[in-house]
Amino acid sequence: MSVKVVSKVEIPALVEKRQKQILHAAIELYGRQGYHVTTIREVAQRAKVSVGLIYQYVHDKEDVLYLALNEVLDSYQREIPPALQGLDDPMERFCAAVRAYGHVIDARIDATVLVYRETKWLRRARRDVIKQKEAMTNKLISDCVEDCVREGLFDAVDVELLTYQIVMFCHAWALKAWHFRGRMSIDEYVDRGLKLMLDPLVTREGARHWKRICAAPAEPRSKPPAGKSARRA
Amino acid sequence: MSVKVVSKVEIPALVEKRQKQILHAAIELYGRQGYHVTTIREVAQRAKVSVGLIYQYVHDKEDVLYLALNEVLDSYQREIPPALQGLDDPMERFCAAVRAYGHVIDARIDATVLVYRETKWLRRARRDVIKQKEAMTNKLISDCVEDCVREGLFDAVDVELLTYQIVMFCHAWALKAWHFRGRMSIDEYVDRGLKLMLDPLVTREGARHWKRICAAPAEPRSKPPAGKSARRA
Amino acid sequence: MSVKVVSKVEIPALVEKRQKQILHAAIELYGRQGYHVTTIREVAQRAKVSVGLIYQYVHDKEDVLYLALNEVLDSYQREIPPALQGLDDPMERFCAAVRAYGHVIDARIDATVLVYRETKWLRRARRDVIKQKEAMTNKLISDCVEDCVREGLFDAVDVELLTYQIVMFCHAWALKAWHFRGRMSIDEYVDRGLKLMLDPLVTREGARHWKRICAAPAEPRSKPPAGKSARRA
Amino acid sequence: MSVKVVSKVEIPALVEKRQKQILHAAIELYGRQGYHVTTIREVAQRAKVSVGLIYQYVHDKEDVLYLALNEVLDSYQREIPPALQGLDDPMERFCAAVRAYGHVIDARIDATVLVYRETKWLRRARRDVIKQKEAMTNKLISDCVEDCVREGLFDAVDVELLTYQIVMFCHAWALKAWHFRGRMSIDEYVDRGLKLMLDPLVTREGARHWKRICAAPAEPRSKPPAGKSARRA
DNA sequence: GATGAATGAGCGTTCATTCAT
DNA sequence: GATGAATGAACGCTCATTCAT
Repeated sequence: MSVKVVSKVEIPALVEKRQKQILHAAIELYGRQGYHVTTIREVAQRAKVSVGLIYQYVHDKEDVLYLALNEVLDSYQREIPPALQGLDDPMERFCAAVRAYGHVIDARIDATVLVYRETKWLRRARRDVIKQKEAMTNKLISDCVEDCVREGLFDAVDVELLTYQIVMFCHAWALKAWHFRGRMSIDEYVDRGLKLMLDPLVTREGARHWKRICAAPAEPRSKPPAGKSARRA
Repeated sequence: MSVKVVSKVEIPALVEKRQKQILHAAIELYGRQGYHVTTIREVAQRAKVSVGLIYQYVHDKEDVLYLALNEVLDSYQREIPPALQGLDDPMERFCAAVRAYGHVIDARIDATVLVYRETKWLRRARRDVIKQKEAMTNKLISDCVEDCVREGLFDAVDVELLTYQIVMFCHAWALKAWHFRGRMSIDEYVDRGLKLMLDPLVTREGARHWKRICAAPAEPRSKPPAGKSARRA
Repeated sequence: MSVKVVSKVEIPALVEKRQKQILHAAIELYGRQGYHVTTIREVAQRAKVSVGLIYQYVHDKEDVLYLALNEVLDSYQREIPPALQGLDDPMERFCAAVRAYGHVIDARIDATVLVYRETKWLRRARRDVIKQKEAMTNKLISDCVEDCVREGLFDAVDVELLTYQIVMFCHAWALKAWHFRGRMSIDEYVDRGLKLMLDPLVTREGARHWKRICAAPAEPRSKPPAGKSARRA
Repeated sequence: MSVKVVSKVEIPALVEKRQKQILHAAIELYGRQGYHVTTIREVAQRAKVSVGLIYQYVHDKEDVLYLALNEVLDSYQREIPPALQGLDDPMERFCAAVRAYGHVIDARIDATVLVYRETKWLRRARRDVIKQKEAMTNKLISDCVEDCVREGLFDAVDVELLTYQIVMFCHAWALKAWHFRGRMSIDEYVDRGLKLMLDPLVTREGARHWKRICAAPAEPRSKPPAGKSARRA
């Protein structure tokens, strides 16, 4: 596949080791200064290898970016599931997943922003791989949501959108770090976020307004709000 | 201030006209291909001026980026308020603001992503200006939220976080366009999002689990954050 | 056509001037050190321009080679015909052509070898242009040969091969310069060559012309062409 | 001497074997793609050895070129003399020599051009060796010419120049292959060339020999002699 | 004020050569 | 003796910026 990074070296263990060396240097540098601004020479220096060596494990600079972004996405996949181990209660699993996601991101804020900022420079097929990996991470969350719905802990909400809400909430910790950092800890952030999303925030009076606004239009293309309003009332 | 873009030309009207010409070309190009990849020559070509001319209205390439990002942020500020005009009901205003924000973003998806992607390359002081303008847009939303709270339509929620939640929701339409585009219209997106955020999604049973996990947290929607330390401990 | 060298500059006079500047430096350098060994920086230096300038008049290094080789071939085409002006006698024209060719080559030995050595690096279509230009130069010779045949000065020889024989004879002055240089002058070389090639194949009528042109040289050891032409006829 | 290629390996038989392996790969590759364009890695690959191994039998890349060019020149020396064995008539020997030369060149067109193209990159002393080897090949021809003159078969022609004429004639088969290839066979080329060059300068006595040889020409090793005698007749 | 030709620092990449295994 | 991973100097080329016109 044109998606794969091809190395001129044939010893797999060495390839893995070297690519890791390179990609960690790259994540650090790309995260801090940006992909385009960072030269291959800098990556080599930070990885403590020669320029030439990099080109034995990578075909071009885009390969390095691809390796770096992949690693970031993989790290999510690697670190979230363990946080759910041993937990049975769907709600508990859900909260743990969100918290774990938040923590992974908090541990690698620059890397998370990096994915947002630089994925664009990958060629189509690789961008798709990255997106698919992101989708896999999202799945970790949406599975939890679905479990909660199945067990009757959540209403039959808009799972798709809720998942994206939660994902964006986690990403926001990185994307808006300049705002949140210093204002609170990642744990407080997650707590407040979960509360906000899970606790109903509209008052009885508010619900009335809301209904009026959405009154008839409710239907356009939207869901069957039928049962819900009943429960709410 | 070092924040301002200084032009060598002294006729203000001309400066404004030329800078607009330049920045529109830049937004288009930077949005589509990225800032670093786009050359000044390309910007000049698209703006139908000479390279030299650009440097009479701008000191360097970063200036062009600054001009471009500024314009994007300004456009939010310009286009959202009119959508609220004539509306009195706080809830209605809130919904209208969110919808307007969604529409502005939908109309300039690339430009919105551009801000996320390229703000980093501005020097500190200018990055701060951009962030402040973003804060001003956020204020448009948070004001509505606060009005709702004040009028008792919303619980005394976590305004700060709710605002960010809503802002991220709108931005997600651009940031995750590859996912949402084609799946629904911006209007449906806003409708579903508002419903998700304003409608309580947790069932009674769910609330019990939630309470157990969060320890004391008490009632359905109120928030005495007291319990937090307990939970963490 | 993909054969043409495209310049970013649009003033034709300037393009011509600059390309000339570049190509003369290139001919000199490529001729002396070879195409692959010569860097663009060296060409720039010798042409007394900056590296960047070269790339405004040329798309890549191959363009420079193409320009250089073209110029060499063109110079043949430019300098041989004038040597024939005013001459009517076919034999005289023939000799003048060979001599002129020899002189052009003598004046640009390195350049001539350059064509042999480096044409290969041009892409197909351009190599064909070069070959066609060489064919045009050959035509200058073969036309003379044909005139001589038509006027009965030469036997009805193998024109194609004779032309190539003569062309190679001229080229050999450059290709084997290390042998001939110092051993004789280009004029002596041409004289001896013409004698070697013509003396015999010339008809009785041709011999008379030949004698007139070469003054005395006459019959040293030469030819009992008597029987031959008979034989050939 | 700095002319010799020094190997780090001390077993002469091995050195010879390996160098042969290397130089054959090199001739093929250099002939097809050129010396500067071909990497040592490519040579190693084609010779089915490692890069490192090459550097145990060769000091640097120029050594490889030297080895390659030497082999080409040596092959002439190796293959022409046998073609003269058993032939006594000077004219016959002469023709056989030319034909043999033509055939060697035809068998290795690329290699012949290679010598012209790449000899220049050798350092002085080695270039001289190559030239000397070329002179030895020329001697094979000039000896034949001189024999013909001595025996009164040729006029007392310009031996030096005639030799070069003949050599260039043979080389032209390779240098102008793009012209001749497809137009005729090497045998026809040689026949026509000999006719062009000898026919005239041959003495009456020589003509008799010449006729005898080309008569039924059955001999050498040559191609469809059928049409030839016809043409010649 | 407007133009675009000219500059040259700096980048991605290659490849001859070395040397530990 | 044989291997091929590692090195880093050096090249082709780009592009932000300047400045004479």
